Amino acid sequence: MASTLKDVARLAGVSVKTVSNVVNGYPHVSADVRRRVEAAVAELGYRPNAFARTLRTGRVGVLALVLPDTDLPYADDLTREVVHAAGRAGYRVVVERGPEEEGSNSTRPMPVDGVLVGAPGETARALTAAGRPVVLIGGGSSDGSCDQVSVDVAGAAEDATAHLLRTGRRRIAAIGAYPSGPGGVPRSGTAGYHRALRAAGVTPLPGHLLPARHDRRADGYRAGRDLFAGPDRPDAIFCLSDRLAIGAMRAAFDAGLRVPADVAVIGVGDIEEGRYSRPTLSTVAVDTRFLAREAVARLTTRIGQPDTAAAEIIAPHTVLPRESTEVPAT
Amino acid sequence: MASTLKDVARLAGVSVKTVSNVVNGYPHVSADVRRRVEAAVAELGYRPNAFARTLRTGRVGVLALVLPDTDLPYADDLTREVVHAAGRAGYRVVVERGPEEEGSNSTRPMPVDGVLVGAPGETARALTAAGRPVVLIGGGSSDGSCDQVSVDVAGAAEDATAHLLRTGRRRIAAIGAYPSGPGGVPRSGTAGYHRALRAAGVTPLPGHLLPARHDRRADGYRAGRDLFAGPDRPDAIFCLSDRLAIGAMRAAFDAGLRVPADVAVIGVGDIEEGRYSRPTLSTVAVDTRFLAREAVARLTTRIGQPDTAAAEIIAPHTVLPRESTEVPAT
DNA sequence: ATGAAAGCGCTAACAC
DNA sequence: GTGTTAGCGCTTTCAT
Repeated sequence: MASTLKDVARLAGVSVKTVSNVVNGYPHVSADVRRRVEAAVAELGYRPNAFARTLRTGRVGVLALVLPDTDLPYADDLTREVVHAAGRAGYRVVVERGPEEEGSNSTRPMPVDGVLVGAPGETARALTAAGRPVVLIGGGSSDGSCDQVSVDVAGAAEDATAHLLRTGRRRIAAIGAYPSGPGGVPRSGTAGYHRALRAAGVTPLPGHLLPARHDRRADGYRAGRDLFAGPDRPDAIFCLSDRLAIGAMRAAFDAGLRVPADVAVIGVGDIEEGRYSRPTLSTVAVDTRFLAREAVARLTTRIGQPDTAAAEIIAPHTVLPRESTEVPAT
Repeated sequence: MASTLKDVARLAGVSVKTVSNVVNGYPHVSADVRRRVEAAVAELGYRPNAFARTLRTGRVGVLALVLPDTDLPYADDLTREVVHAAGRAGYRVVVERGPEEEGSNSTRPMPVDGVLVGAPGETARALTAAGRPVVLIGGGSSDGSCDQVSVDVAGAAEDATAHLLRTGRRRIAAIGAYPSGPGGVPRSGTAGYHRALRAAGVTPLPGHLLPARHDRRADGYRAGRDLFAGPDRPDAIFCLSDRLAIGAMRAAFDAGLRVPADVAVIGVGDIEEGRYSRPTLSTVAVDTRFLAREAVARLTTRIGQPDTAAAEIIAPHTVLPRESTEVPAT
């Protein structure tokens, strides 16, 4: 069917090794031979067999990006940037999503050269177990043992909350703020929210800290509805993701409230949707490109040199004020 | 490093072949041997090497899904469903997006068992060229030669336009309607739009058919802005995708218009965003699950039996009226 | 029912 | 510079 190194070698009248050398850009090949080989390659439409190569070298050319189905507001951006950054380094990316989609994934973890762990859990553990180099990306659970490129979630939450305070809000609720995360780890988002309130001398009201199971508009909607139906109606809501915020805004409208006049809303992630929503959504933008590039760089380095010292890098974030947190005209 | 068949064989005191048989569920193995082998497998944590197997069998266990960067309103849904359907059939999916992202993708097309072509173009051609089984999914360019599971784009456009007509609109513009598609093929969406207008005895106004380069909110915004700035302001807009529609709606607001009072808007795709936008977005929902399941079924069949007769299947769609096309209160 | 041995296409030693 | 050769881990005749 497909032609092999041997076919090319025969056609070019050289040995297999020489063809291999040419294909892999090995320098010590005479110009003449190189041309002959390249001609043969072109004529036969030869393409190297990735599997044979991998079998031989043990290198796969693939990185895994493990992402949660939930709780990562900037997941799509991050994926795009990781794929891009990995591509530039000669790697393909397989994205393993969420907690165990039944089927082939769990049955046979795809062989990879390294793993970017954006979410702890079974999938990550399975891939990691094989002894592959790992870089923690985005998430919070810092073992300190391996490379980590993280978002300062607490800082982002603090800045968002501070922004709300600065625009004169005081009854500030939070959505998506687990008391503790999936792994029992306290969600740093909550910490930042509290820190900002404390710094401003504001006491959070009971029932103003609402969990959200997933990063979905519907979850934000539910939480918002409960908030507006409750006794202490907030005048602002900090949402741990833009999608939650979109849901919360709709809950506000359905409750007959105006945004931002009656209640201000801010999210995290800077998804494009928020630039087109009504009102446009204030948010905390995370530098996903930075995240992706650094993480891929660390990982590829570690694949080459497994004994590199572990580093911890923090990606920058920025508050982006838009209509949803504007100070109402007096 | 990782243990191999040979290791297992030695530990179990049998031959390599026997272990292979057990691992692959070959029936003719005595119960006693089977148990011994399974114990050894468990003890060594043996996992078959996918590359060696592929090298030997020529089967990869991977399907490619080629998607355009543009013009596919339901791409995300479709991807999810395809991954799911493929997983149930024992296949992994690599998603190849858009026209040539430079880098590894184009350099070395990933080896796959079959290709789902959602977008014609270089990527698709490269994968197809290798002689792999192909199923056309969603798109319109029917060669008639290979399996095809399509969306009746023309029908969807016609139904959407008819819906607008039914709510009393007459000056109906369309966004995303190329005069001809990327491959020079006439876009059937335009055909459906015209068909509906003609059936209602309405003549489309010049300048009411706007192209959109990509399926992006920004493209919808631009087109909408041009439309509202032009001489013949439409009282309704049919958009070939929900994202375009979202952009068009914002253009309307920025132009000081109300939706649906001044202008009605309908999209295609039923993305979740449209259920939370203000106003909620009317749309044509495509049964992506159906699309995905049928396409994967056809493809896996064809991988097993290359000589199956080509079939053409049409996925159903439904108009979902929401606020953006409501009849204004008189 | 099980074993022995021959490769799948490629790369890496090692010769020349 | 270039050719020879020995496997990488697995499946698959062909024996037994």
